[in-house]
Amino acid sequence: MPIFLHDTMSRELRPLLLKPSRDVFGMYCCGPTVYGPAHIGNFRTFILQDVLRRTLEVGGMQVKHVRNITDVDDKTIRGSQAAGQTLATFTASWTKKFHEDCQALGLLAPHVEPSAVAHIPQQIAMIEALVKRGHAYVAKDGSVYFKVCSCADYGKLSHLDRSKLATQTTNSAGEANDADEYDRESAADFALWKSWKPEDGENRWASPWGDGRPGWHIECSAMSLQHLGATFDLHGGGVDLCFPHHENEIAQTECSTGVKGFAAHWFHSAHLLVDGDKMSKSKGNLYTLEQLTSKGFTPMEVRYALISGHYRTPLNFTLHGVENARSALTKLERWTERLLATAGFSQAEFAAPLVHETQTAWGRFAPAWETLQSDLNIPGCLGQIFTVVGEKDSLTPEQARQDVVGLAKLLHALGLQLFTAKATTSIPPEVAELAAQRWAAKQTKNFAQADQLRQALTQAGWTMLDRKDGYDLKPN
RNA sequence: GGCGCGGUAGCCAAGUGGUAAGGCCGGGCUCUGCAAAAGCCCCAUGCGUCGGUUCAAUUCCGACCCGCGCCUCCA
Repeated sequence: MPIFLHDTMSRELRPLLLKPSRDVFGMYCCGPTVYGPAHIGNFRTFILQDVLRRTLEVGGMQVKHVRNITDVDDKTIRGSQAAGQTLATFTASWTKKFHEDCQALGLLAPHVEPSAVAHIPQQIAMIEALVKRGHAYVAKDGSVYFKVCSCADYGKLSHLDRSKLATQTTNSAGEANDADEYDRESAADFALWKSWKPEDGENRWASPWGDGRPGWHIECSAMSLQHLGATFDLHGGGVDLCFPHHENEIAQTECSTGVKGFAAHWFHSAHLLVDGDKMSKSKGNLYTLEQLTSKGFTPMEVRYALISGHYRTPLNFTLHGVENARSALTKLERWTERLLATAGFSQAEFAAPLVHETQTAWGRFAPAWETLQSDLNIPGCLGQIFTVVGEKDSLTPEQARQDVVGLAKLLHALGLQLFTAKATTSIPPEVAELAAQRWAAKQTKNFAQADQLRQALTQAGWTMLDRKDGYDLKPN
């Protein structure tokens, strides 16, 4: 059974299938602009794309996942200047940080991760083609604009009827939409090439229209064309990119290549709210992964929290939600430990790719897999998983093995790793000493002293968890 | 105004034309010197409001109310 996914352009649930002539599923996702740490809202989108890719792969499809790095635009240029670094140095450091966060969150690296700066010639070539075909014009200052009125079906993705649109006086960044100021023929036209300005500093590239830099939208068109071709299977991004970014990508690529059908499927993920509000710097509610891990949460717990809502529904992120995720993951881990024991699998075997890639069994997790394939219903899938967890069972080892394989594949699709080390907080020596003393007191059945020491530990902010053969310490 | 998403238990969140998955929290029990952990059990006559269709609607249709997003460079 193929995966069915809602498509933004047709607004229908459509199956994701390989085209008859192809053996690889090509997906392009708009990546981060590397001018600072990505926030968890960015990561919700990237994680959802990651789950989609993993689900396709678990379903037996070969995927080519391309996700770009935007390393030249107003924000990166300003950021590098403020940091006193070259653009390349500045963006390289934030790209590195992004990769570290991605790895911590269990995101598979895309097969290709092209950078905008590394594709300047391809962008220029595409702009030249657009000018040649009458879809773009050169302004007096050497900037090049896309002529929106030359593209008859412009707006087909976002279903915006341009003729009925009152032109906004400002854009969502609060900047004026003034056609004259930018030397555009129409306010709807957008920049393909931006001529050099003094504030751009050293950041200039030669072009047939003079020095300058590429516009934002053209990079994705050029890079998807380069790495996936004029048409490919799926294009993803946050809902906010639907218009104008993706609309412009379609126009640029289809008008420059003359081939319709840029992306066969559009996958847009809803935004993340924080405590019920839109995230924004001014509200101070922008979480980064680092801020959450410093609060003691593991990246896996954050990942779980971020996939706990359906991708087309805005998700309200709260600290309580991550705590919820932690409890749920712990429950799943404890249950899985028992399942593995029954099946005779080790935790290492459970995590090994062999278990999920080479076996076809789903055991009792078949319904969970069905649910995941139905419009990437992750919360429904998680519910199905826990339904199995809650079932009364007395399994034979063979039945348990089927369940292990099914669960391993599901968790691989979701990108959830169990049995990863918890965030460890170093134990102060004095706390360790108190704990050792209490354990000794308990062994000699000096319970009064043991209780006293427990109290002292509590005051020091630690809880002592007794086992049969020892103890653990956890911060309160 | 246009387009889109959503309103389901204290919180989060699926789903279906036949009378509500799951997680968290909470409560009870078991176990353990204590405490925790863990396990077991319980927890919506109800799915924004009002109509309509139907033997039957939370699920379909209509209207309305409320929240949110986008409408030119924000994932």
